[in-house]
Amino acid sequence: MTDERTANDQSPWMPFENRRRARDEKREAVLRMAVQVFLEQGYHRATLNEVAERLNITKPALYNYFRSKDEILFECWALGQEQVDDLIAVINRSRQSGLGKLRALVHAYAETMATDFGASLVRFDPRDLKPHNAEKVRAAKRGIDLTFRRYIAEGIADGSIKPCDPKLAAFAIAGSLNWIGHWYQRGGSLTPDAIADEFAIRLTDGLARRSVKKASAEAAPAPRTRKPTKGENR
Amino acid sequence: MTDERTANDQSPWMPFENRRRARDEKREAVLRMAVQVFLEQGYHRATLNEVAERLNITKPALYNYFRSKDEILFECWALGQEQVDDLIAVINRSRQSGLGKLRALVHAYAETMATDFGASLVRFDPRDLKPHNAEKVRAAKRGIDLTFRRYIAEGIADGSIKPCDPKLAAFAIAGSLNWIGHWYQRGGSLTPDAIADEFAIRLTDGLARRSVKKASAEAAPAPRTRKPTKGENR
Amino acid sequence: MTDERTANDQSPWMPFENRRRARDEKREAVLRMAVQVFLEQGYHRATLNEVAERLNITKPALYNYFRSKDEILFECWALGQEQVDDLIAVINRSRQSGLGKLRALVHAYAETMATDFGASLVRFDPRDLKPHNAEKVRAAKRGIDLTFRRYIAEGIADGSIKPCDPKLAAFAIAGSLNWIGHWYQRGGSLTPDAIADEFAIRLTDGLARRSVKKASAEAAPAPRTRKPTKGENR
Amino acid sequence: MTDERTANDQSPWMPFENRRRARDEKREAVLRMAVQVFLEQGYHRATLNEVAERLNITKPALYNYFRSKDEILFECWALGQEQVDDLIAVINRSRQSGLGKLRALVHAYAETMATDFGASLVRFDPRDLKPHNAEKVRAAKRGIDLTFRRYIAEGIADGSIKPCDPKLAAFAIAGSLNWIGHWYQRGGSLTPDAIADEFAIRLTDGLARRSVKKASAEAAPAPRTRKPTKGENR
DNA sequence: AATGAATGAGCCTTCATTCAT
DNA sequence: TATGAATGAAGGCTCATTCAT
Repeated sequence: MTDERTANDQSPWMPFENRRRARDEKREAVLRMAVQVFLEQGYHRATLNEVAERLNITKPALYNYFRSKDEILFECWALGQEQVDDLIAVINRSRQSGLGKLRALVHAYAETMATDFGASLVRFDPRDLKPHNAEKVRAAKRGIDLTFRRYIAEGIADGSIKPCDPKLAAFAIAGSLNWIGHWYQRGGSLTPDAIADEFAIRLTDGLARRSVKKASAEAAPAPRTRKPTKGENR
Repeated sequence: MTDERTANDQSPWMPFENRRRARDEKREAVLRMAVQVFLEQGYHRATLNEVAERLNITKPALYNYFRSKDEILFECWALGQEQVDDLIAVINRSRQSGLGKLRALVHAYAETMATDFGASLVRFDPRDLKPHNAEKVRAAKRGIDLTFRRYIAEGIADGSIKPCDPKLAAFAIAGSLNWIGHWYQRGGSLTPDAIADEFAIRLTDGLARRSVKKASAEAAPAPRTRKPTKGENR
Repeated sequence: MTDERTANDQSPWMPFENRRRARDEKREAVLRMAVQVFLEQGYHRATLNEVAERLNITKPALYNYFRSKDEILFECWALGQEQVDDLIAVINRSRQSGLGKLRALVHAYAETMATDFGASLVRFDPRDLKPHNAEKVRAAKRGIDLTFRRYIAEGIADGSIKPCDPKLAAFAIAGSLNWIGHWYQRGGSLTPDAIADEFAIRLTDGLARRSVKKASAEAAPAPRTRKPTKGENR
Repeated sequence: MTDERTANDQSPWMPFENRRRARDEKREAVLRMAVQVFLEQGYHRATLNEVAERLNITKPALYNYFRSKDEILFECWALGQEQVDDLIAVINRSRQSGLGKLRALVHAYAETMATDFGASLVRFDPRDLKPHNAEKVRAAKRGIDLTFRRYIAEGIADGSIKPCDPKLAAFAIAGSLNWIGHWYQRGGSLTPDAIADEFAIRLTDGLARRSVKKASAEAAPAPRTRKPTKGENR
């Protein structure tokens, strides 16, 4: 896999092929390959040469699309951030209790962490960026954190969540989720969806005024509201 | 602050001063300064020159104590790992339920994460080490993970922990804790102890067959067995 | 002299000039300059900076053509070795007595020793090479030695050379020739050709069953037996 | 052998032993070890640390006896040169034909080349010395060369050697001999004496007006049928 | 748009040498 | 005399970035 690479699947510069696709398509292809290489080897060990070669182009060609290595890094991050922004926007528009929103966020965020661009949100180091961009990243991180806190605070207010310190609770939950970006390996025994399901329960159950099981249990019928996570109790 | 540095507090090579302290003391001083610089700037951006200068010595002098930059990195990690090993050993020797051990581990591990050497366990990248050492690191990480899982499994067996998937539960808890190493800043509003207290409850409450409060509540009087965490409800 | 250098004569990177010559031409130009600098200053004292500067380029530019300093050293050697291989191949194809071949080899080898690449065969130290290449060098040296011995043995067999120990005789002759690489200075009073002529006679006359002069003078039978040298006929 | 080293045989700084031997003895011990290391690894690759360690002392201790690495190199050379000077002095005082002297020189020089200090005469690079010493070396080399030429010229004058160009003949002979310093390995199949014997004949036979055998044969009584033993006439 | 070639900047590492003890 | 510790000097190598084509 490392040798064949996935160049054939991803590169718009197919050798001996038409090279007329749109500029943005190529730009994105660079980002997809770059994020992969950066995650695989680490930003500093990864060279633009490696990125370029896997795309069947040469290093200077990258400079047609990006001004610098750190700009590529930033754009990778930005794509991941966009996903999170969208996902938060959707949840914000939904009508749910604080706990519901929190769970939705945990689930969606967990899934995002299992993607390359999602992982780039937590695996890349803002200090590698120009101050200008580093600040954007930090602001966005703060934004996500605040979202977690807000959902928790909402939950406390609407009674769906037990009183607690939203700040630390948010840290705990976000930490768990962010860590997924560090250990998740595509092709492992756990699917992103399974992980997301499990985390959505696990991380919020302690906060819920009524735990999932109890809630459903008390609510009489509904023997099981949640499907058993693959591998549970294994 | 960058200029004054904290050299005066940490360096055994006080300029124009006695230089007779023991070799091991100096070796450790190098590590303390190195881990600080590495955490502050990131391993790749940090230069040995910077480390040396802050110690009032020159770069080659470092080579009296270490063979290479990556060996320094490894030794930093090793010091952190030692802390964790010790801490696990103590807990292993204790007579507690699985849940008790888990909470003890969470608490101690959280505190460790708030130290430089502790943070180095999760902020440094094993890929920067020589394969030889990288393997040691990976093995140790596996060891910690297994410890978390073991305590959970014990807890399930002894009834102190609700049935769950020990693997994912361990990931969730360890993730939360590891993340502390990324966000904790000395001098912030939260003390390591406060964080540890909170996390020890927060991360295990969802797992406990009986939550802290409920347990104490049901246990008749004993309105509260745990001290209010500093800053709780803040 | 050090300042003017001979850059103008040898460098394809003429400053402010066309820079379009072929890559191989440049690669070779690097080798020509490198062998010169290495011989002039010795491999260890010579720096790549010096080589580059004389070529009107910068040090890293050399890495476009070679992977490391020792690879350059090896390639210099290889070019000299090629010359010798060619020269041996020609002699091997010729129809001559063993003595004839030996003389031809001595002559051609002597001339080679008076060239930069030829001298590099004996002035460079294989221990400066990577084991991989060092082994190639050693093997090639053995090959040359064996060629000398073979010609001598052939000569003994065909009667053109007096019985003697081919091994030591080869050492003696090759030593004389190799030493040329150490003392020959371009621009001295002796031309390579004159040296080669003289050595071809001098080094083989003692071996010839009939010396050059005697053979032509006496032009007669005059068989002679001499006692075999210790170790001869081994 | 490399591991045990020969420290125990050569070092006056035997650990846990009396350390009171004379300064000059130590100085010489350093030189004996240094020349060995320098020959074994090459002057530049060899470090003073290595030399010191093999002597069971530390690097700075060497500076009690020598001012610099290159001074050590020079002294090694000087010791070898002394041997050659002595040997030439003896031959100069002897009453022999030019050919006789030449043969004696060849024999003795060949044997010297098989010693460490002798090899240092031809394996070390004067350019590694300070100009001051380098000049001494060059002068001495010229001296040796002139001695060869002188003996040859004497031989031509006294009729023991065929007319020839003394300069080139000297180069040829000295080259052969010098090369011994490059290929001779202690413990090989050839003893220094055997090599010297063979070279004394081989290298001069071509020059002799009458070859060894012829001379003895024609000279009727054959006062000496046996080769002159090593050091004979010395 | 793409490339081959080149550069500038910088860092790790080595080692002879010095210094205080 | 010997040593541990430290330094200064230097060189090889890497790589992001630029330039001319």
